[in-house]
Amino acid sequence: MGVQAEVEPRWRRRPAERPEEILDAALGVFAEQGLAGARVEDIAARAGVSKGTLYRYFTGKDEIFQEAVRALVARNVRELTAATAPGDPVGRLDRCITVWWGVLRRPSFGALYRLILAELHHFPDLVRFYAEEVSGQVSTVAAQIIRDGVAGGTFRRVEPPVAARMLHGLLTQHAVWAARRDLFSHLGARSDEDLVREVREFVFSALLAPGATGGEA
Amino acid sequence: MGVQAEVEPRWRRRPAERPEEILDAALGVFAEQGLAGARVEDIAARAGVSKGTLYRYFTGKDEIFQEAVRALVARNVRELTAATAPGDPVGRLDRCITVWWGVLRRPSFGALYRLILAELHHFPDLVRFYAEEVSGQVSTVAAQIIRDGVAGGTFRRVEPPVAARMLHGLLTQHAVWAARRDLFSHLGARSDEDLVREVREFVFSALLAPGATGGEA
Amino acid sequence: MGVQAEVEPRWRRRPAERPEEILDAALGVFAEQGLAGARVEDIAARAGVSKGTLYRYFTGKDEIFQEAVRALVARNVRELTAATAPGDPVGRLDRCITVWWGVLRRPSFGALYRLILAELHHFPDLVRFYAEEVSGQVSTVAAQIIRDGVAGGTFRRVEPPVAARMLHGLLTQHAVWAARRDLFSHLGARSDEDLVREVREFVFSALLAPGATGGEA
Amino acid sequence: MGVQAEVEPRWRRRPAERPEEILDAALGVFAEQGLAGARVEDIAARAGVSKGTLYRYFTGKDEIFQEAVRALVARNVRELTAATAPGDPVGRLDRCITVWWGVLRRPSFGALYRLILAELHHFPDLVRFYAEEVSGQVSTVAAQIIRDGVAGGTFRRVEPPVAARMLHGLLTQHAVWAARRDLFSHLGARSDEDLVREVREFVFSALLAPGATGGEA
DNA sequence: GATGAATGAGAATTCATTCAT
DNA sequence: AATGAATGAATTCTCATTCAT
Repeated sequence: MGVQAEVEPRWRRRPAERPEEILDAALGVFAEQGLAGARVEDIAARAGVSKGTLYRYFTGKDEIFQEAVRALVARNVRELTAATAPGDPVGRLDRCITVWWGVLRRPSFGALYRLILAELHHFPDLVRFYAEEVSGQVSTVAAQIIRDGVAGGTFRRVEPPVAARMLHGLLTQHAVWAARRDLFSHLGARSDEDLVREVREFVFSALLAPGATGGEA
Repeated sequence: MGVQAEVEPRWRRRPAERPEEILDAALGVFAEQGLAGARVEDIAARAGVSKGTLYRYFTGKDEIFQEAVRALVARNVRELTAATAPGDPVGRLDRCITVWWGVLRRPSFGALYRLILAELHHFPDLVRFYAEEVSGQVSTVAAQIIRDGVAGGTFRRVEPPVAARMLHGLLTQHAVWAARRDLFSHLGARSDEDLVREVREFVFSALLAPGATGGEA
Repeated sequence: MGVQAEVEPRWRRRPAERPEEILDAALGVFAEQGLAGARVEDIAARAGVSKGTLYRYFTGKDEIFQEAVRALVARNVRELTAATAPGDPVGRLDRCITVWWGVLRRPSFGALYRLILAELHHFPDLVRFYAEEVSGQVSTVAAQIIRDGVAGGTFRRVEPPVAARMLHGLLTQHAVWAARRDLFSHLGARSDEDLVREVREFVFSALLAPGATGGEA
Repeated sequence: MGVQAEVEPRWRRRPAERPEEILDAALGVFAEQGLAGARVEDIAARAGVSKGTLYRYFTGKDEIFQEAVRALVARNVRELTAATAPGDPVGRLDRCITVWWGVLRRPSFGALYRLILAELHHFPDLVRFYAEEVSGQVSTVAAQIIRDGVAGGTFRRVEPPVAARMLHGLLTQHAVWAARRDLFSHLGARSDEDLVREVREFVFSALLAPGATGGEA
């Protein structure tokens, strides 16, 4: 009796997928606008849901922020520790540098770093989480490699945690700069590869025992 | 070397009689609350004036923010370049490290750095200003010293701007960490002096030509 | 005495299978939170059903409210009129007082009274219903007893509806006070029994013809 | 140079008058809509100010509610106690009844009573305040008059606080009914004067010692 | 010029109701 | 029929900015 149009439902129930979608959307908005500048409505729109739906899954904007940051940290950290391949210290450290640089240079990680820094005061738990998961992991892994290198005579008699921290700091800061190459002119026209190589050479200059080689000649 | 163009000043000081107290107060509030979190009323209160007065001197909150950041940059940058005392490269670089660390570790500078990073998207002019005035200056000064050291045979044949950037990055990142020592446990219990010394030794390890000494025996 | 018109029932019971549990649950929530403060979700939860189910049986929150109130009125009113046992006027009035007090002091009735009063403006039909079913019934029954007492010479020549209204008012107001004994300190430490006795004595003081006895002497 | 129109300012500064005006407006809206139903925007509109202004003087809707109720209680209570003129007990009690009835029958008082009752759970302090200021005062004043009457032999040997409570309850409940005469048909077509007289006669019937007169011969 | 009262646009959050499952 | 995920209108509260005094 009359045309039976096949109507597309206005929305679907997808309780399992929603939270992750919301956090993804939130991350994008937070990255662009910061915590305060991000409007709940924008997050909802980007996630393709209504404002109300956000509040079904999270207690509010702050919680969305924290969860988004945690999720992102978790996602990135996994690879940070996965890079501990076997081999000689130089090769292992090389691998670390490459992998970490790849992580640090993701747009999402740049955003994460800025968000964490900006909200340092307001979410101490979150910052602590970041500090332990990211900085802690990186430093620990690198320190172990350097320790092996020192023991094997490849590296000079440096303090492994200290040297690891230097590497960590150099990579992090270079990633920050590289993310806004247009602004930080002291990077010149260097490509990412150039930057990584420069960091690598500098670190090995400081680390390598006289007579040992940095791997490339 | 080349024509020295008469450059348009990159920023212009606003009326001299504009109360500097407002900018000081603003900086304090911005540092604690971020741009969005800072209430104009709080800035006024801390400056000891009324809200209305702020609008006599500035067009609005954003301008206050920009001016406050500019003023702070200017204030800090002055010393950055003042540190170019004469002497041997090692001594001059030592002096740079000490002076810069002192600047970077000021609470106001830590705040500045965070604010700049957090508002990266919204005030490109401001960030450019910061990048050139701060990062640019530091790198230029250090590069010159290193250039002299390389020429004199004290340092290895590194590229001066690159080595300068490494030093710059190490100091900056360590200052960020040191500002929240409680969170970044990979600093251990080190004092500021310890941290500076570690950075210094690492840098000189990478820079010093074989046979040259780092100054401390 | 006069034609007994076949009256249209003032309210109609809705489908019998409509879960009475919903109305019970609703009443509890309304009593605690008021109409506006009661969340449909809470009513559903207390009734042990889902929100959606509520809308199968009722058109919305307002209807639930009205039906819940009506159900409660009906439940309480039944006993109000049942108290018309035979006997002398004093005994019958005594019985009325006892029964009514029992009803008025039920937590559910206290809640009902407050809800009705609070929503006076928004549900005139409901208030009218209450007024006729409760106030009307009480007054009618008491007036008849008093009329008999006056006719028999037990009571002074008062106007029965007026005296009935006085009794009604005294009981109602005392029940309101008694429900929040902690707040209304002019009740002192009196028990419910004390209060009823005081009301009873006061009423009989006003009603009893000189020479008649109040029953307890 | 050109017509100088005398422009009426869009708003005026009246910090001294605002709070009271806001509370007055609030009372009206609360009376009509209840606490939950009253929109802050409506209160502002009725007070002739913007929403924001409300928040300059009060912390929020709840505070406005409490202050409005307190102000109203205070305003009404003043007259309650003022009625203690000298004279014989009958005359003094008469005066009490007249004055109180006048207060109770003000639209504002009816609203107050309903609001207090409706919010019994949510603002215990407020209810306590009302209970002490209103119920307490009324009972105390009346009890004193009755005590004098008992001592002088005009009244029977009743307990003054108890009798005072009866009078209080009768007046209060009649005022509630009278406020919605259309709903409570057991009031019949009686005027306010009729109702007061009926209460008065009932009370004096219960109070007057045999042989004493109720004042009206 | 300074003040701070007043404004009003804007944002977070709630929750009655709808509707896909 | 029952469920509860999803909606979105409604509401409170905030605060940058304006402007009467």
